[in-house]
Amino acid sequence: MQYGIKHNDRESICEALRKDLLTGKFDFEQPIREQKLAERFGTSRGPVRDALLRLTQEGVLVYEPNKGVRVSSPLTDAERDVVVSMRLRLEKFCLEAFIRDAKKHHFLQLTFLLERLNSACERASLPEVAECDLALHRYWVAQASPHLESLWLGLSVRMTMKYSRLSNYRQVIEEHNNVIHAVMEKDVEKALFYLEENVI
Amino acid sequence: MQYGIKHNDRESICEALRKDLLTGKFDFEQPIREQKLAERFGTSRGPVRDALLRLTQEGVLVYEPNKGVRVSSPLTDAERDVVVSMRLRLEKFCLEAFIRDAKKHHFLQLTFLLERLNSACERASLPEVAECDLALHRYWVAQASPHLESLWLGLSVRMTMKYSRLSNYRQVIEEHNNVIHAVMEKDVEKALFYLEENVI
DNA sequence: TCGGATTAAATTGTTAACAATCCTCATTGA
DNA sequence: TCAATGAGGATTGTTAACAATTTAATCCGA
Repeated sequence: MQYGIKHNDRESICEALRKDLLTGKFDFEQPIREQKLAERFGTSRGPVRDALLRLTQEGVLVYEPNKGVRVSSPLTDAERDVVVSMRLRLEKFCLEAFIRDAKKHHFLQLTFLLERLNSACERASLPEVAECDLALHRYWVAQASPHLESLWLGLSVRMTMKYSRLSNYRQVIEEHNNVIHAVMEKDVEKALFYLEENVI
Repeated sequence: MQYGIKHNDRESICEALRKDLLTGKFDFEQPIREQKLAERFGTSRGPVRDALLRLTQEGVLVYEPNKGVRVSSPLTDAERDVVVSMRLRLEKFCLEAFIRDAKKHHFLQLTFLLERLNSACERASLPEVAECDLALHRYWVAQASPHLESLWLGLSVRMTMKYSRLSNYRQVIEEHNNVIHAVMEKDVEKALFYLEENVI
């Protein structure tokens, strides 16, 4: 099951917008207009509305009845701390389960995703790095607990949004290498340790 | 700002469906048909689709492209533990902030919501008890951190869905009374203690 | 000049029709 | 008998037009 497949319009619009929001292409509080996006994506307003509604539920956008959506203001430091610790709680649970149950092809997919992250870092493309980073984490979450995937996504997007350390590419690669090598060795203890270092 | 106001169709449909799902009016895995709901609520499929999309993002429903949504299967015990601890982390943060900043009219609203929960328990109406219970918790979350409200909602709905201890009405009242009295006395320590007892 | 009412434009909310996809089930042919 | 096929119905996906609401601009009178 390949990653990044776009099932339909609302899915692809949602992912494109999320990437834009994650990499700061919109200002905080900036209102989002449906018609404009519809033209940009070459669809009608319907799928755009779907995507906006979903991003609203993820907390990236804020909705006001009859006024549409705007980019939500950044989290306070205290709020961010809470979100980070929640994400860690969730992702540790998933990574542990992933290590326990993973088969060979799962590890293969992991190395593929790591390689993709690597090359994104080399190209120094911030949007791609952000996307590959999330895709990597998302993989073990989705494998371990599809139930909780959308919950994880909301947490991750919100905490990534504020300030992304992602600009330090060398460190990004280093941290993920550590985690994944530990995973390969099925060393739960070490994997969780490096994950914590990476996520905070 | 009164609670329970319905801004528009998709809002009210969403809340009505959430209540149904919370109180087990649909079976797990049961597919949900848009047309049927549209007729039930007297609207077209558009607002229904919006509501379903939102409940999907909350994790209550599962979406498959071109196949619509179905009721998601229940969480495993391990998953539920994770969700519970995440909700506790979030809600403790909010309750602490609420106690710190609350003004007189906030306390007033709190007693009102508690009274509503009380009378719902006396009437022994499970759907209403569930709703009032969530509304109460939701109030301090929304006051303390509007940012994290939708996140909290997703957690709470998912964990309430599996098995609701709500049928023990006497205990429900007792627990909430404890929490709210502690809040009134601005006793953070005690409030968090009773909250933990209540949420688990 | 200022504040308030009025109108016009922009934007969101809803609807019904149409297109695309999936599912069921009868038919066919070996 | 059984699997492959295909027609038809059911369901979701998309679109464009229309309704309702908000926002902006204009006008008017004091």
